[in-house]
Amino acid sequence: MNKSIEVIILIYPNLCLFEFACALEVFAQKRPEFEQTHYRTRVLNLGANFNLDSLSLEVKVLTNLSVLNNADLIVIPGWQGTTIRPDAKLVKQLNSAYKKGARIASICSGAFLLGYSGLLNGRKATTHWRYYNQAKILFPEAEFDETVLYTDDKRILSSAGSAAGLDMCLHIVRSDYGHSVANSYARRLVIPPFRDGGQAQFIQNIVPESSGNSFAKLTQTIEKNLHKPFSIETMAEIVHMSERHFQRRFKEHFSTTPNKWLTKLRLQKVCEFLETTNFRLKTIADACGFGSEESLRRHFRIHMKVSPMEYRATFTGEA
DNA sequence: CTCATAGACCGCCAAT
DNA sequence: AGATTGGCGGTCTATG
Repeated sequence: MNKSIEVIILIYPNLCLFEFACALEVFAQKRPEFEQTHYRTRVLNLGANFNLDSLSLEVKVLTNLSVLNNADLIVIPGWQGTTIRPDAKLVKQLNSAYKKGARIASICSGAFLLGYSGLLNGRKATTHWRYYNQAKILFPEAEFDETVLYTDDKRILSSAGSAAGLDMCLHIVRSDYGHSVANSYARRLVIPPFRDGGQAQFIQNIVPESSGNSFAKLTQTIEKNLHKPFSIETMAEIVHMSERHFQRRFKEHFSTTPNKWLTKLRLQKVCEFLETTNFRLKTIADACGFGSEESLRRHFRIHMKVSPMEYRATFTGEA
């Protein structure tokens, strides 16, 4: 692909600057390390009332809806409010841009603009977990999934809470220009090139483990001894339950199976080691309780979509 | 990549 | 009655 991709980022009153900035960062940042320009990005202002000139952006700001006609990609960084309906002209323009082959990608509450435009009907979508229930009621024909960071269904994309928008934008770069270009973008941002998994796991990790929880002892024991193997039998003994009962209770509390949870925990530790040390992989595998280097590699690739060494490279500062 | 094997997972059902 | 528990065993998954 040699021609650069035409991107339009929408802005409006009550814009969330962070999400707007995420979109700018990925699609409007100058990238002298590449000979080719990947994205030609412009901003379409639908009434945002702050002075964009003061931001000294290097992107062109337009106000005429007709620019959507030539867009390859339209980014919606949040929407004005979940109950605010877009006006008919905008809806019409978005739909006609979509019909012409444009992709439309929303961040966070931006999914509501997609929804009000009828573009989510019959498609997978997601939004910030705070808006999830409201979105499901307003747009019953969409398949909302609150367990993913972003969705991509027939050229309509949506992403969860603010930072997941970055993951989605990188996903777009990856599908346009491949892994290595996307990794380079990620390196510049100093974020992992690929985050998998869902909002659920973030929510879960934020909630502090109550000490009254009978699993508290288990998780503490495991975290302290991550280098050791933990079979179902061992774990069930720690919490004084039969194996069957343990599996049921565990799934109830963690909404995942013991082994999946364990692997995720081990992988988190692996990431920490990769980010902060230059230990050989075998050493890390031993320290994190993977029986072999090969086993670590297999899990790592499934969850992170890159190899351990590629992941490490994003943290060693080369740009 | 493939393979054999061990272990995890989970529906089912009887016991509590 | 209704919910909870734990064992059985078929199937799926991870490992080296």
